[in-house]
Amino acid sequence: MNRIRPTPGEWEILQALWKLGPATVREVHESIAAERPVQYTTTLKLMQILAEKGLVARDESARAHQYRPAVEREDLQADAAEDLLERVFGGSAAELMQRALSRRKPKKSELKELRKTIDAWEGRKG
Amino acid sequence: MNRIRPTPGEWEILQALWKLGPATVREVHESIAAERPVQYTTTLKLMQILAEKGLVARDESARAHQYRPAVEREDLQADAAEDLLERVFGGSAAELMQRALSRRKPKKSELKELRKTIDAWEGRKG
DNA sequence: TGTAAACTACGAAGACTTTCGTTGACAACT
DNA sequence: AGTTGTCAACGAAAGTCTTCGTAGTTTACA
Repeated sequence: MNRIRPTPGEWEILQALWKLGPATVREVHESIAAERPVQYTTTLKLMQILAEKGLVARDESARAHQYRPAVEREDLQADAAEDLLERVFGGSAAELMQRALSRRKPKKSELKELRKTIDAWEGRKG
Repeated sequence: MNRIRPTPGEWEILQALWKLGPATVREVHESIAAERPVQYTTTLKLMQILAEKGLVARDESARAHQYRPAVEREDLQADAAEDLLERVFGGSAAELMQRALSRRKPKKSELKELRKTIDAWEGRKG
Protein backbone atom coordinates (compact mmCIF):
# COMPACT_ATOMS: atom_id res chain seq x y z
CA MET A 1 0.00 0.00 0.00
CA ASN A 2 2.96 2.32 0.55
CA ARG A 3 3.62 3.87 -2.76
CA ILE A 4 6.94 4.88 -4.18
CA ARG A 5 6.69 8.40 -5.49
CA PRO A 6 9.69 9.49 -7.49
CA THR A 7 9.93 13.24 -7.96
CA PRO A 8 9.63 14.62 -11.49
CA GLY A 9 13.40 14.87 -11.73
CA GLU A 10 13.76 11.29 -10.64
CA TRP A 11 11.19 10.11 -13.17
CA GLU A 12 13.19 11.77 -15.87
CA ILE A 13 16.28 9.79 -14.93
CA LEU A 14 14.37 6.54 -14.62
CA GLN A 15 12.74 6.97 -18.00
CA ALA A 16 16.14 7.53 -19.54
CA LEU A 17 17.47 4.38 -17.89
CA TRP A 18 14.58 2.28 -19.11
CA LYS A 19 15.13 3.64 -22.55
CA LEU A 20 18.90 3.23 -22.61
CA GLY A 21 19.32 0.15 -20.52
CA PRO A 22 22.22 0.08 -18.04
CA ALA A 23 24.06 3.32 -18.53
CA THR A 24 26.61 5.70 -17.08
CA VAL A 25 25.83 9.13 -15.72
CA ARG A 26 27.35 10.58 -18.85
CA GLU A 27 25.02 8.63 -21.09
CA VAL A 28 21.93 9.48 -19.09
CA HIS A 29 23.03 13.07 -18.92
CA GLU A 30 23.42 13.41 -22.65
CA SER A 31 20.07 11.86 -23.25
CA ILE A 32 18.45 14.40 -20.96
CA ALA A 33 20.56 17.35 -22.01
CA ALA A 34 19.36 16.76 -25.55
CA GLU A 35 15.89 17.75 -24.35
CA ARG A 36 16.63 20.64 -22.03
CA PRO A 37 19.63 22.50 -20.63
CA VAL A 38 21.04 20.96 -17.48
CA GLN A 39 24.47 20.56 -15.89
CA TYR A 40 26.22 17.25 -15.65
CA THR A 41 26.48 17.43 -11.88
CA THR A 42 22.75 17.94 -11.62
CA THR A 43 22.14 14.66 -13.38
CA LEU A 44 24.81 13.00 -11.28
CA LYS A 45 23.27 14.23 -8.06
CA LEU A 46 19.83 12.97 -9.01
CA MET A 47 21.25 9.58 -9.82
CA GLN A 48 23.08 9.44 -6.51
CA ILE A 49 19.85 10.25 -4.73
CA LEU A 50 18.04 7.53 -6.63
CA ALA A 51 20.76 5.11 -5.58
CA GLU A 52 20.40 6.16 -1.95
CA LYS A 53 16.70 5.58 -2.15
CA GLY A 54 17.25 2.20 -3.69
CA LEU A 55 15.42 3.00 -6.90
CA VAL A 56 18.48 2.35 -8.99
CA ALA A 57 21.42 0.01 -8.49
CA ARG A 58 24.94 0.71 -9.61
CA ASP A 59 28.00 -1.20 -10.55
CA GLU A 60 31.00 0.70 -9.24
CA SER A 61 33.65 -1.61 -10.57
CA ALA A 62 34.49 0.70 -13.42
CA ARG A 63 35.45 4.29 -12.86
CA ALA A 64 32.31 5.45 -14.61
CA HIS A 65 29.63 3.69 -12.60
CA GLN A 66 26.94 1.81 -14.42
CA TYR A 67 23.41 2.48 -13.30
CA ARG A 68 20.25 0.47 -13.83
CA PRO A 69 16.71 0.68 -12.45
CA ALA A 70 16.19 -1.41 -9.33
CA VAL A 71 12.41 -1.34 -9.41
CA GLU A 72 9.89 -2.46 -11.97
CA ARG A 73 8.67 0.23 -14.27
CA GLU A 74 5.18 -1.23 -14.18
CA ASP A 75 5.05 -1.01 -10.40
CA LEU A 76 6.09 2.63 -10.32
CA GLN A 77 3.63 3.46 -13.05
CA ALA A 78 0.85 1.72 -11.16
CA ASP A 79 1.78 3.66 -8.02
CA ALA A 80 1.65 6.92 -9.91
CA ALA A 81 -1.59 6.15 -11.71
CA GLU A 82 -3.35 4.96 -8.59
CA ASP A 83 -2.23 8.00 -6.70
CA LEU A 84 -3.71 10.32 -9.28
CA LEU A 85 -6.81 8.19 -9.60
CA GLU A 86 -7.53 8.51 -5.90
CA ARG A 87 -6.38 12.03 -5.16
CA VAL A 88 -7.80 13.72 -8.20
CA PHE A 89 -10.48 11.49 -9.66
CA GLY A 90 -12.01 9.96 -6.57
CA GLY A 91 -11.32 6.53 -7.98
CA SER A 92 -13.21 6.93 -11.22
CA ALA A 93 -11.11 5.44 -13.97
CA ALA A 94 -13.56 6.53 -16.64
CA GLU A 95 -13.17 10.12 -15.57
CA LEU A 96 -9.40 9.86 -15.53
CA MET A 97 -9.48 8.49 -19.02
CA GLN A 98 -11.83 11.13 -20.25
CA ARG A 99 -9.75 13.99 -18.87
CA ALA A 100 -6.50 12.52 -20.07
CA LEU A 101 -7.78 12.66 -23.63
CA SER A 102 -10.19 15.56 -23.45
CA ARG A 103 -7.97 18.07 -25.20
CA ARG A 104 -6.33 15.71 -27.54
CA LYS A 105 -8.63 14.21 -30.16
CA PRO A 106 -7.36 10.65 -29.79
CA LYS A 107 -6.55 8.77 -32.98
CA LYS A 108 -8.56 5.81 -34.09
CA SER A 109 -5.65 3.52 -33.41
CA GLU A 110 -5.45 4.80 -29.87
CA LEU A 111 -9.09 4.14 -29.22
CA LYS A 112 -8.72 0.69 -30.65
CA GLU A 113 -5.87 0.01 -28.31
CA LEU A 114 -7.90 1.21 -25.37
CA ARG A 115 -10.74 -1.03 -26.34
CA LYS A 116 -8.37 -3.94 -26.59
CA THR A 117 -7.09 -3.22 -23.10
CA ILE A 118 -10.59 -3.27 -21.73
CA ASP A 119 -11.40 -6.46 -23.60
CA ALA A 120 -8.41 -8.09 -22.05
CA TRP A 121 -9.79 -7.23 -18.64
CA GLU A 122 -13.22 -8.47 -19.43
CA GLY A 123 -11.69 -11.73 -20.52
CA ARG A 124 -9.42 -12.03 -17.52
CA LYS A 125 -12.03 -11.32 -14.94
CA GLY A 126 -15.58 -9.94 -14.67
CA MET B 1 -0.12 24.82 -22.51
CA ASN B 2 0.97 26.10 -19.09
CA ARG B 3 -0.58 23.76 -16.62
CA ILE B 4 -1.88 24.59 -13.21
CA ARG B 5 -0.46 22.14 -10.72
CA PRO B 6 -2.04 22.36 -7.32
CA THR B 7 -0.05 20.66 -4.59
CA PRO B 8 -1.57 17.64 -2.87
CA GLY B 9 -2.66 19.81 0.03
CA GLU B 10 -4.28 22.23 -2.36
CA TRP B 11 -6.10 19.45 -4.17
CA GLU B 12 -7.54 18.32 -0.89
CA ILE B 13 -9.03 21.74 -0.26
CA LEU B 14 -10.35 22.06 -3.79
CA GLN B 15 -11.99 18.65 -3.67
CA ALA B 16 -13.71 19.64 -0.46
CA LEU B 17 -14.94 22.88 -2.02
CA TRP B 18 -16.32 21.10 -5.06
CA LYS B 19 -18.06 18.68 -2.77
CA LEU B 20 -19.44 21.25 -0.36
CA GLY B 21 -20.08 24.15 -2.64
CA PRO B 22 -19.18 27.63 -1.38
CA ALA B 23 -17.98 27.17 2.16
CA THR B 24 -16.16 28.78 5.06
CA VAL B 25 -12.77 27.72 6.30
CA ARG B 26 -14.50 26.09 9.24
CA GLU B 27 -16.66 23.96 7.01
CA VAL B 28 -13.82 22.89 4.77
CA HIS B 29 -11.70 22.22 7.79
CA GLU B 30 -14.25 19.95 9.40
CA SER B 31 -14.71 18.03 6.21
CA ILE B 32 -10.98 17.39 6.02
CA ALA B 33 -10.45 16.87 9.72
CA ALA B 34 -13.01 14.06 9.54
CA GLU B 35 -10.51 12.19 7.39
CA ARG B 36 -7.22 12.95 9.08
CA PRO B 37 -5.90 14.99 11.97
CA VAL B 38 -5.06 18.55 11.04
CA GLN B 39 -5.16 21.94 12.73
CA TYR B 40 -7.62 24.61 11.77
CA THR B 41 -4.90 27.11 10.95
CA THR B 42 -3.31 24.66 8.56
CA THR B 43 -6.51 24.50 6.54
CA LEU B 44 -6.84 28.27 6.75
CA LYS B 45 -3.31 28.83 5.48
CA LEU B 46 -3.82 26.50 2.54
CA MET B 47 -6.98 28.31 1.60
CA GLN B 48 -5.25 31.67 1.81
CA ILE B 49 -2.54 30.37 -0.46
CA LEU B 50 -5.12 29.12 -2.92
CA ALA B 51 -6.71 32.55 -2.87
CA GLU B 52 -3.34 34.21 -3.51
CA LYS B 53 -2.80 31.91 -6.45
CA GLY B 54 -6.22 32.70 -7.79
CA LEU B 55 -7.47 29.14 -7.62
CA VAL B 56 -10.25 30.06 -5.24
CA ALA B 57 -12.24 33.25 -4.82
CA ARG B 58 -13.59 34.53 -1.57
CA ASP B 59 -16.38 36.68 -0.34
CA GLU B 60 -15.10 38.68 2.61
CA SER B 61 -18.31 40.51 3.41
CA ALA B 62 -19.10 38.26 6.34
CA ARG B 63 -16.67 37.76 9.16
CA ALA B 64 -16.23 34.14 8.19
CA HIS B 65 -15.16 34.41 4.58
CA GLN B 66 -16.87 32.29 2.00
CA TYR B 67 -14.63 30.45 -0.40
CA ARG B 68 -15.38 28.88 -3.76
CA PRO B 69 -13.25 27.40 -6.53
CA ALA B 70 -12.22 29.91 -9.17
CA VAL B 71 -11.17 27.38 -11.78
CA GLU B 72 -12.97 24.57 -13.50
CA ARG B 73 -12.53 21.21 -11.95
CA GLU B 74 -12.41 19.61 -15.38
CA ASP B 75 -9.56 21.85 -16.45
CA LEU B 76 -7.44 21.05 -13.43
CA GLN B 77 -8.14 17.37 -13.83
CA ALA B 78 -7.15 17.51 -17.46
CA ASP B 79 -3.93 19.30 -16.52
CA ALA B 80 -3.11 16.65 -13.96
CA ALA B 81 -3.99 13.74 -16.20
CA GLU B 82 -2.05 15.08 -19.15
CA ASP B 83 0.94 15.74 -16.97
CA LEU B 84 1.01 12.16 -15.78
CA LEU B 85 0.30 10.85 -19.23
CA GLU B 86 3.33 12.61 -20.64
CA ARG B 87 5.80 12.37 -17.79
CA VAL B 88 5.14 8.79 -16.81
CA PHE B 89 3.46 7.07 -19.72
CA GLY B 90 5.08 8.70 -22.68
CA GLY B 91 1.68 9.68 -23.98
CA SER B 92 0.19 6.21 -24.12
CA ALA B 93 -3.33 6.42 -22.78
CA ALA B 94 -3.80 2.67 -23.02
CA GLU B 95 -0.85 2.11 -20.74
CA LEU B 96 -2.09 4.67 -18.26
CA MET B 97 -5.42 2.92 -18.20
CA GLN B 98 -3.89 -0.45 -17.76
CA ARG B 99 -1.68 0.60 -14.87
CA ALA B 100 -4.41 2.54 -13.16
CA LEU B 101 -6.47 -0.63 -12.91
CA SER B 102 -3.77 -3.28 -12.81
CA ARG B 103 -4.04 -4.01 -9.10
CA ARG B 104 -7.69 -3.46 -8.74
CA LYS B 105 -9.85 -5.99 -10.58
CA PRO B 106 -12.24 -3.45 -12.06
CA LYS B 107 -15.94 -4.16 -11.74
CA LYS B 108 -18.07 -4.91 -14.74
CA SER B 109 -19.87 -1.62 -14.32
CA GLU B 110 -16.59 0.20 -14.40
CA LEU B 111 -15.52 -1.44 -17.62
CA LYS B 112 -18.86 -0.68 -19.13
CA GLU B 113 -18.45 2.95 -18.23
CA LEU B 114 -15.03 3.02 -19.78
CA ARG B 115 -16.36 1.49 -22.95
CA LYS B 116 -19.07 4.09 -23.03
CA THR B 117 -16.48 6.84 -22.68
CA ILE B 118 -14.56 5.48 -25.61
CA ASP B 119 -17.71 5.09 -27.68
CA ALA B 120 -18.52 8.71 -27.03
CA TRP B 121 -15.16 9.61 -28.51
CA GLU B 122 -15.57 7.44 -31.51
CA GLY B 123 -18.90 9.11 -32.14
CA ARG B 124 -17.62 12.64 -31.59
CA LYS B 125 -14.57 12.33 -33.74
CA GLY B 126 -12.39 9.62 -35.30
C1' DT C 1 56.34 13.69 -15.54
C1' DG C 2 53.16 17.09 -15.66
C1' DT C 3 48.81 18.91 -17.48
C1' DA C 4 44.26 18.35 -19.05
C1' DA C 5 40.00 15.72 -19.05
C1' DA C 6 36.55 12.82 -16.93
C1' DC C 7 34.63 11.17 -12.71
C1' DT C 8 32.51 10.89 -8.06
C1' DA C 9 31.45 13.06 -3.79
C1' DC C 10 29.85 16.69 -1.17
C1' DG C 11 27.71 20.78 0.37
C1' DA C 12 24.81 24.38 0.07
C1' DA C 13 21.67 27.88 -1.82
C1' DG C 14 17.02 28.92 -3.23
C1' DA C 15 12.46 27.68 -4.02
C1' DC C 16 8.42 25.35 -2.58
C1' DT C 17 5.34 22.78 0.71
C1' DT C 18 3.31 21.62 4.93
C1' DT C 19 2.36 22.51 9.41
C1' DC C 20 1.33 25.11 13.29
C1' DG C 21 1.79 28.85 16.99
C1' DT C 22 0.88 33.52 18.03
C1' DT C 23 -1.33 37.81 17.56
C1' DG C 24 -4.94 40.91 17.22
C1' DA C 25 -9.72 41.89 15.85
C1' DC C 26 -14.35 41.07 16.55
C1' DA C 27 -18.40 38.89 18.72
C1' DA C 28 -21.13 36.81 22.19
C1' DC C 29 -22.30 36.07 26.63
C1' DT C 30 -22.45 37.27 31.73
C1' DA D 1 -17.37 46.18 31.06
C1' DG D 2 -14.89 41.85 31.19
C1' DT D 3 -14.17 37.21 29.81
C1' DT D 4 -14.45 33.62 26.48
C1' DG D 5 -14.70 31.92 21.83
C1' DT D 6 -14.12 32.44 16.79
C1' DC D 7 -11.87 34.35 13.02
C1' DA D 8 -8.13 36.05 9.63
C1' DA D 9 -3.41 37.27 9.19
C1' DC D 10 1.19 36.44 9.69
C1' DG D 11 5.59 34.39 10.42
C1' DA D 12 8.48 30.83 10.79
C1' DA D 13 10.29 26.14 11.31
C1' DA D 14 11.14 21.81 9.18
C1' DG D 15 11.20 19.09 5.31
C1' DT D 16 11.79 18.29 0.35
C1' DC D 17 13.39 19.24 -4.40
C1' DT D 18 16.31 21.17 -7.84
C1' DT D 19 20.32 23.02 -9.23
C1' DC D 20 25.02 23.75 -9.47
C1' DG D 21 29.88 24.91 -7.80
C1' DT D 22 33.96 23.11 -5.76
C1' DA D 23 37.13 19.67 -4.39
C1' DG D 24 39.69 15.71 -4.91
C1' DT D 25 40.80 11.38 -7.54
C1' DT D 26 41.89 8.77 -11.44
C1' DT D 27 43.02 8.33 -16.33
C1' DA D 28 44.99 9.83 -20.74
C1' DC D 29 48.47 11.83 -23.21
C1' DA D 30 51.88 15.28 -24.73
